[in-house]
Amino acid sequence: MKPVTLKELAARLNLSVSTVSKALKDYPDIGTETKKQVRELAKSLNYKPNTLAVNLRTNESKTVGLIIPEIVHHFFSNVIKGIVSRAEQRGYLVIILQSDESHEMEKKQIQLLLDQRVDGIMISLANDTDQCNHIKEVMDQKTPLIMFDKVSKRVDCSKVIIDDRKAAYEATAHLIDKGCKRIAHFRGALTPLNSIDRFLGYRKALLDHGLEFDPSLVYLCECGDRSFEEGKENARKLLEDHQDVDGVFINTDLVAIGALTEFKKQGIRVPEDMKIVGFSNWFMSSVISPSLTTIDQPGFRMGETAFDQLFIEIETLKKGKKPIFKSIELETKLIERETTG
Amino acid sequence: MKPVTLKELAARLNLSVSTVSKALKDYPDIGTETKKQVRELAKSLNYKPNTLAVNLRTNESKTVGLIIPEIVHHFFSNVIKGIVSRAEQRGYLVIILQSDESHEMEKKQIQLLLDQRVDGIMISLANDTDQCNHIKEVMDQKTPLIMFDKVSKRVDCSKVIIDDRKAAYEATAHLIDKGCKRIAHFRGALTPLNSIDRFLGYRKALLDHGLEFDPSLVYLCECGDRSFEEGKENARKLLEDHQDVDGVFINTDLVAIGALTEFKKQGIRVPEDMKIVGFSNWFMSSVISPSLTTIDQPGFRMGETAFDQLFIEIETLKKGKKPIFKSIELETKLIERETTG
DNA sequence: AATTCTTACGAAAACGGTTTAGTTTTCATT
DNA sequence: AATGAAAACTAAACCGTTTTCGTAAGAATT
Repeated sequence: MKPVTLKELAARLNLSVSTVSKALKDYPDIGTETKKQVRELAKSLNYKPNTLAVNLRTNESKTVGLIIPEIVHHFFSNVIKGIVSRAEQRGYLVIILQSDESHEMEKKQIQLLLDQRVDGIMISLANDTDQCNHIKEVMDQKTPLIMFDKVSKRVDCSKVIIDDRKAAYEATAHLIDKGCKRIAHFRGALTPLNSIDRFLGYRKALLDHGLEFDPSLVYLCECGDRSFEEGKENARKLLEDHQDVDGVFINTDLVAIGALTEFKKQGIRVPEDMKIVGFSNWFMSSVISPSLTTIDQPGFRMGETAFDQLFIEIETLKKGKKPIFKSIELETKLIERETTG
Repeated sequence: MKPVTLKELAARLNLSVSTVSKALKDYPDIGTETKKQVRELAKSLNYKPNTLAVNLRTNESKTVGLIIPEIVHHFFSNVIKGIVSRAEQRGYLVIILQSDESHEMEKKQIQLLLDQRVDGIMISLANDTDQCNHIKEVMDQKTPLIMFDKVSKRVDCSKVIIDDRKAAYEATAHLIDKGCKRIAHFRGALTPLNSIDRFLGYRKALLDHGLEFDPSLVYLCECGDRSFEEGKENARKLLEDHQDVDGVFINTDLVAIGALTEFKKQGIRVPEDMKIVGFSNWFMSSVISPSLTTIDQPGFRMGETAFDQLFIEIETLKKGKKPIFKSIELETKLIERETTG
């Protein structure tokens, strides 16, 4: 019941292993008749080359690694889907790991993937990652690496991102457009580039439109497991601290939905008394009531793009050339819904 | 810049490759002093065994495959998370593929995984899979395989499931408890075992409680991408066809949320005029208003359990024994919320 | 007839480990 | 001094391919 090997095919046909191998790979120096025989026997015995052996010989695994902070997340699962679909088209398989937003895990997982000799790695950084030595090690090993969504300026590699600052600017400007005079911001954690950029976009929009920037209107949230709760808490605090706020731009949809829930509970009318814009366009945001205005973050396309770029770099490297690192910026889109209606 | 090999270590220490290999694996027939030297050099040169070579020699890849119908799905992403976390603990990596609910894709992907020589496979079947020859091929190759959630009776292998019938019974009984006299059901597609079982549970609950089973109260939905729309459409039809319905048990939360949206739009008060129970406990269901009563389907634990069982079977097979197939049933739980409040 | 060219195939090294079956050395035992 | 056993190490097969470098036989060229 052992799987069929080249050796076995060779024995049956009274040929050498090398001839059989070449016949199957259509080398020009094998006779037409021989090729035919080999191929027929291979098919009839259901011969499949042993990938493990091929991998060793060719020194590639046709496998890429993917590290994300959290699998159960609408945005990231879209990214996964994009990556997996593109990879499959190109004959690559995807190994998934979850860093759980922990820098330590991330380090270990990078090692796991390198040990596994993956042909490339795609990563979205954990919130608490700011040192990137573990990433540099990957680059040293000449394993192509792409960062997406949560990236680091400290590493010189290809990146697939959105323009968080611009998107946040647009979101805030939209609130201003809709007549908001005093706009709060629930920002994300302090270290990730994304939340910093979103904050900066928010501030710039205020200033550009002649509104005062008031730091006390900026509330912090971790945007982790407790996002929904954080939204409610921040909304509660906001209502206590400031009675004059009429709009809020929120770092993440889920927090926004928490806030929305709290506003409704306290009898604040949305959008009449309070307008809300979220970020990410979770599926859910279109379904709740009132539906949430938000920034569409193209997860699926980001996954596709990340893999495409990785593939290019893998191929370039195989040819012995040096890949050119690109920063690819994907378009976001403001989705107008009822919370700013 | 080549990675360090055993050969290189051996050369530097004037030892043979085999000695170095054994020293690193702590064989008893290597001297203590030698071991020490080898280990020190290995560490200082940052030696890492070439997994590709190890895989070939040991004929295992320390990799398992996972095929699911749809990655972007709260339940399945929880399953993924459970599997990935357990696998990582055991030193296994997980390759993910998405069948897109297509039987053809599923077949191809099984082949991909077998070609890759994964040590085991976990699969949740596509809706349109009823023939399972492709699965039997896996079993023939002695590759352990676990089915979860969407399984087939036709295949003799370990399965991790919930008791859909019982859960549906409980959901329906809950509606009856809350005073519903005429209960509709939005069922899932016709072929999958799950939706059949849920339908049967629904019907049995009616009959056991002395209510009439009326086939015209059963509406079909595919529960695919259009789930939310389907929920709205079915709700609309239901309201046209039957004015006396006061409760509905719905195959999936997302459809339920669609229905809920439509009911609200048409001025039907939930739960006063219409009570709803969903299925799966999507995160979202706790967050909408009114929040959705539903059946909690333990995705994360299902993932963990599936991997644990797979691991057992891999180990058993390695020892040359025949694994014992188990059907593991996980507990579901009725989550009472406002739609039946 | 001697030389070169094709054509069709095979031997063997290589990939980087693991493991079996020795071999040598040392040293205690009879 | 011969024997045996333990300790420490090595040679070599092996996993299943891929690929380089030959080589033999026949055809074509000079």
